[in-house]
Amino acid sequence: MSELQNILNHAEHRCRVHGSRLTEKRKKVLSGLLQSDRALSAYELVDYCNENYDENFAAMSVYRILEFLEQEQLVHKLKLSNRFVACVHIACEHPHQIPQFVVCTDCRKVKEFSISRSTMNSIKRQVEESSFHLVSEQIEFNCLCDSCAV
Amino acid sequence: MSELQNILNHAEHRCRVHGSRLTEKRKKVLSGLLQSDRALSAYELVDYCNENYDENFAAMSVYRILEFLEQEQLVHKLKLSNRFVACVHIACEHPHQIPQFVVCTDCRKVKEFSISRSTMNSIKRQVEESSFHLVSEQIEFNCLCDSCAV
DNA sequence: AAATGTTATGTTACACAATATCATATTGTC
DNA sequence: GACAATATGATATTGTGTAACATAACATTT
Repeated sequence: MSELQNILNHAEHRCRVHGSRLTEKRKKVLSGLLQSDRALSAYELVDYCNENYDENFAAMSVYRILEFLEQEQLVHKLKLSNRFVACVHIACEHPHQIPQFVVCTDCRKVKEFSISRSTMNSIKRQVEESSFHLVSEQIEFNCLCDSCAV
Repeated sequence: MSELQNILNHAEHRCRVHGSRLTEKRKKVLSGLLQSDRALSAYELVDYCNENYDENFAAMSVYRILEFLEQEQLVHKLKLSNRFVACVHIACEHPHQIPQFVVCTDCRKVKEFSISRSTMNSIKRQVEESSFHLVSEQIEFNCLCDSCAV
């Protein structure tokens, strides 16, 4: 079984457990993201689906599907660039963490990673000192990847 | 002299030093931001200017003006929300730092602050460990302000 | 199987964000 | 004043995202 198939199976199982359905269209959108190492915009996914499958994907549908996949934590939305990436932990068993991302502003390559708990706590403390309260620990860093940095 | 006037004078002086000009329109857009404690979108600024000044501000112009003000570091663009805020350091003498922001996702209030050097270094190190290189230290945190947190 | 409620998708229209392009006006320098 | 450089006007176009309503697919009960 291919790695992609394996991940899709995990995803499907997770949805079933939650009482939701990973339909064919949703599966195809998710596949598109899984096969890309870069973050894709909704409209890029529309194009991807229309090119690779003999079906019509309306932009509206893709937006809805992405919203669904996000709720199921199968996909994350990068808020700095309004693009989407598949979660790297779909086939893992361990509980899901709050995602942090490094994003190459040049080639758009994305890596999901985690800032250490202690650094995160320092950040949190300094934010609180400004009389604000952190709502989400998702942080996105504008970076260059190794290849683009040369 | 009003505090606003004082800041505008500093801004004008800074432009002159850079060989650029803080025109009347630019001054008005900047004033709009200086008088708001919330981040404003380009189109909100268009409305603000058209309501408060007896002149016509086209969206196109406001975008160009914002771009200019950003270059002069008089204004920062919040990339998470595509909104703009006046820099808090216009009238300061000390060299300008890379801005970090806490943004209330509810009322859009914004505060410019600075993460400590040591925390920033930790972040930087952890990013490098993922084979990426930080391009910008500007970070925006999704927060709730004290008033909205209740 | 028929009826019903729920979820998923189709379709169209629209609002908002941002940029491209070319024309015109204003300013600074010689 | 003539010229170059900069700033603004005006219009069109592209991209992103959502609202609203219609239809289709599925699940459950009877």
